[in-house]
Parts: sequence; structure tokens; C-alpha cells
Amino acid sequence: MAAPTTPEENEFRRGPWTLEEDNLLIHYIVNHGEGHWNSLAKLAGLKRTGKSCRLRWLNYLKPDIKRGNLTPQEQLMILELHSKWGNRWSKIAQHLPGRTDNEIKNYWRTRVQKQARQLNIESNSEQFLDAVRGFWVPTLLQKMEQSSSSCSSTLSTSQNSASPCLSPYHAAPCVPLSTSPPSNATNVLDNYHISGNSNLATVPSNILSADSFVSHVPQMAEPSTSFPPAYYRLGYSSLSPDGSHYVDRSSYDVEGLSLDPVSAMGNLGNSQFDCQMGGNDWMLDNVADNLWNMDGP
DNA sequence: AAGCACCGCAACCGCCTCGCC
DNA sequence: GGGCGAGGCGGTTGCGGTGCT
Repeated sequence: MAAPTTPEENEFRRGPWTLEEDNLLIHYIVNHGEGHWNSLAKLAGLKRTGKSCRLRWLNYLKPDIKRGNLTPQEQLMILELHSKWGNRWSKIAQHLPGRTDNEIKNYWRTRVQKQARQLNIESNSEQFLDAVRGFWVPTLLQKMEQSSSSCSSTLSTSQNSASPCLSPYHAAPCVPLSTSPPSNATNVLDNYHISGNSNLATVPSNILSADSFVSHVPQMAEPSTSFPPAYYRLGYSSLSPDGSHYVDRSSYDVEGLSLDPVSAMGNLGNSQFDCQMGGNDWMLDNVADNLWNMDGP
């Protein structure tokens, strides 16, 4: 015999938010501000817990939320900051304007950890960190450079979806890689340098200088790939048969940089790869083989 | 075309911390 | 100082979409 449900259990809705609920929440917060989530939920007329309202607002409805795939710059930031702080998603998110801890957490679990699994190494192990330092970071940096140069040369061309310039990296904001760093620029790759690993030696020096991508992070947060803020986004929503709604993402869900080591390695080229192997036999013997052979027998 | 497997992400859960009384 | 509630955070789950066979 099922336990009788209490009034409290019946009081709160769960599951996907409806368009109506979103509108209620948005309008209440616009008029009264956020905080005091439990009372907010009641006063807004929402049959949701305060926690649920807070989560919905912070992760989805807040106007400055960036959507779409993470740019190479953002991915680099995540890799770097995670190496510093571990799974402190909210702390990492503070350094990625418009990105939520939930989004970063999802990215880490679905992309980065997947790669670690394919390499048969723990995502929090030193070996995995070496793989990140040795392959993905240089590749991401290279992608940033490519996007920078190709964007500058092709951005004036037609920007329809078939344009090569709107491939994931090209769709990302162009980050200027000037050689005159701001004096207060900090290099988030510092700990890669001090790791005793010389893998980054092949990365163009202008990228690894004090004028690293980090000093441009605010610029990369430009909304060129982001979805419009929630208030505008709602116009893209569609109603599903059960009354919940979803957002049609077809217009903005460009594929971001894959951490797929195979394609990553393909972008590096052999000579570069050889240079990066110095001083790290484990990488040479294990990761490299795995990376090269991942799609093989 | 249909079925299946995989993937990405929104949302929930449970624990922890903090502030107030 | 202890209890309590609210908020915050990291971990996990479930569902819808997509690609593959």
C-alpha cells in the first residue's frame, strides 16, 4: 500500500518548466529582484520550490546567460581552472562570464571525462593532466590562432550557415593575439609552464606570452555565438504536447571544439608532436599511441 | 523507415555552510 | 552555543534529440 501523500508533496510541481512558469518567474524577478527564493516562489504564484526557481533562473532564464558551445578560449579556461581548483564549478564559472556552473560541469562530464575514459585514465590523474597539457591545450591554442587569422581574412564574406567561416571556431569571437600585453595581464597557463613539462614549447610564442588569451576573456564573452537573453529567447520557444516548452536551438547550436584526441592530433602534425614528447615518456608510450589508434582496431 | 544506442543538458537530490534568532 | 531555515554547491538522473545500423 502506497504511503499517503502529504499536502506538501502535492504542493510543488516538478519536471520541465513551462513557458507560463518561466514568464511568471521572469516577470516577478524583473519587478522585485531575486533572492528569498522560497517566498519568491509563493509570491510569484509558482508551484515550485525555491530551489527549483533559483536553479531555473540562474541556469537558464537569467538575461546574461551565454548559450551555445564553449569557445576554445573558454575550454582552455576550464581546463586550466579545473587543474587549479578541481570540481569547484561555481568558482570556475565565475571566470567565464555568462556560463553557469551547471553548464561547465556538464561539459566536463560529457566531453572531458569521456576522453579520459577512452584513454583509460582518470580524469583527475596526473596522466590525464599531462594529456591535457600536451595535446588539448596546444590544439586549442592553435584553434584560437586559426580562428583569429581566418576570421580576420574571411569574416567579411557571406555569413550564411554554409560559410566555412562559420565553422565552430570561426563562429567564435575573434580574439586578437597582439604582442603588446597589458601590464597587469596574468597568464593562466603559468602552471603549465611550471609543470616541468615542455609540451607547450611549440605553441606560437605570441600566444604564450604574457598576452595570453586570458587577458582577452572579457572579449571572448561577446555574444556573437550566444543565444539571445532569456527575454528574447522565449520567443524561440515551442510548446510540446504536454504543455512544457523547449527552445529551438537549431539556429545557434554550432558544434564547439571537440576534445577528440584523434582530430586534435590531426591538427598538430607529426613534427609538432615529436617536439612535444620531450621529457615525458609516459605520454609518448601510452597516450600518444592511444590517441593515434583510437579509431583503429 | 524503424529500431537502437549514444549524447547533451535541464532538473533534481542531498549535503554543507551561513546567518539569524 | 544550539537550532533552524535559506541558499549554495557538487553529484546524479532522466529525457529528448540525433546519428548510426
